[in-house]
Amino acid sequence: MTDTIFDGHDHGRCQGMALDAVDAQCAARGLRLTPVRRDVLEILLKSHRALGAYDLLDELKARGHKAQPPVAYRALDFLLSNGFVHKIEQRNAYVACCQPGKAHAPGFMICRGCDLVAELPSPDPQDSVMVAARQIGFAVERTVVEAEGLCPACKREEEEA
Amino acid sequence: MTDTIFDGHDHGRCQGMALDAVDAQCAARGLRLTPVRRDVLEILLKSHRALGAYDLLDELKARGHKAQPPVAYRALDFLLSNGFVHKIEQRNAYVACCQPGKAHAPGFMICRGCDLVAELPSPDPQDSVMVAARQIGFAVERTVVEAEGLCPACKREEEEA
DNA sequence: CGGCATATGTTACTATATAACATTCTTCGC
DNA sequence: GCGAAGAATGTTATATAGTAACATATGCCG
Repeated sequence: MTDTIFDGHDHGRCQGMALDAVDAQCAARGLRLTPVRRDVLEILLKSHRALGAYDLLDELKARGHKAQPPVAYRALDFLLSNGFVHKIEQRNAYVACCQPGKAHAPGFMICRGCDLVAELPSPDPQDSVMVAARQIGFAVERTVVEAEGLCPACKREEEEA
Repeated sequence: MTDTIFDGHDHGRCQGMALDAVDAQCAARGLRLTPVRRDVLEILLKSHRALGAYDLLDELKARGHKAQPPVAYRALDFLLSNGFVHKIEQRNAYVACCQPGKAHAPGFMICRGCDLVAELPSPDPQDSVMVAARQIGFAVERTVVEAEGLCPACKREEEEA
């Protein structure tokens, strides 16, 4: 698993696969991937970055939607609650999920240089928070795990400068 | 280390100790713990909860400060950047640090029942995000680790209802 | 077709956070 | 002590993020 967005990684391919996966999920579960929702998802998939709701809104306008804030937020609600998109809490921003459908409580690496976001396959029950929670009987329902820093490429750039 | 805020835990004592620790730190490092800053810290220490900036603002008013938003945010900036307070990203809210001064990238358990927040002693370099970061050469500069759920007491309550 | 559920359009508003500039307070060299 | 420089606070205005509430349209099913 060195296939993150930061190294050799076929953007177009991953994008198409994710969209197909979401289509399949929606068909299977009787969900409606309407035009607004699909557009929001596509925008996020294309950028592979964390975008704010108002960035999405601008893109939606560019694509010809009538776009008041609730439009974006409703699409995000749908995508979030079905696991097709995740929120990056430290930025109040949103990214497309890389493994749509597979239920997971994801972790992220966020590059402050290029803003690319890599999603980690899964959080680990051996992680220190989880261990601590078990020890004291705290029932974890949701986790937020986000690491901000520099990806290899941006680190090189910064060192040269 | 079962001494979290969720079990037997001497509120008043921990509060006093934290304040003393901050005083000591400020003296040692030539920082000014001015009245506004001290009040914000006290408010947070007393509640042991994550409070929003505007909650703090209200409390400040109650204590006789002139209080426009920048007042609260500036005090928070000071306390955050010196490690006396942490931000709970998933709530846009702030908690007092339990071990002020000791540099640490903390993790949290946040009870959705009583809103109490427990700070975890330290994040672990063996945690899955950290391992993944090392593997791909991602330089982590800041981590956000937050687990939301139910503390033992609130879990019991919910089961009874 | 009619009626229900779901989705979208629209207005207005709440909550969170910051920019910019004026004023006051501290500290420190003289 | 006095005055200048830097730090902290006061104040106004505004940016950014998110939601409530209600009207309208669309898809689905009997």
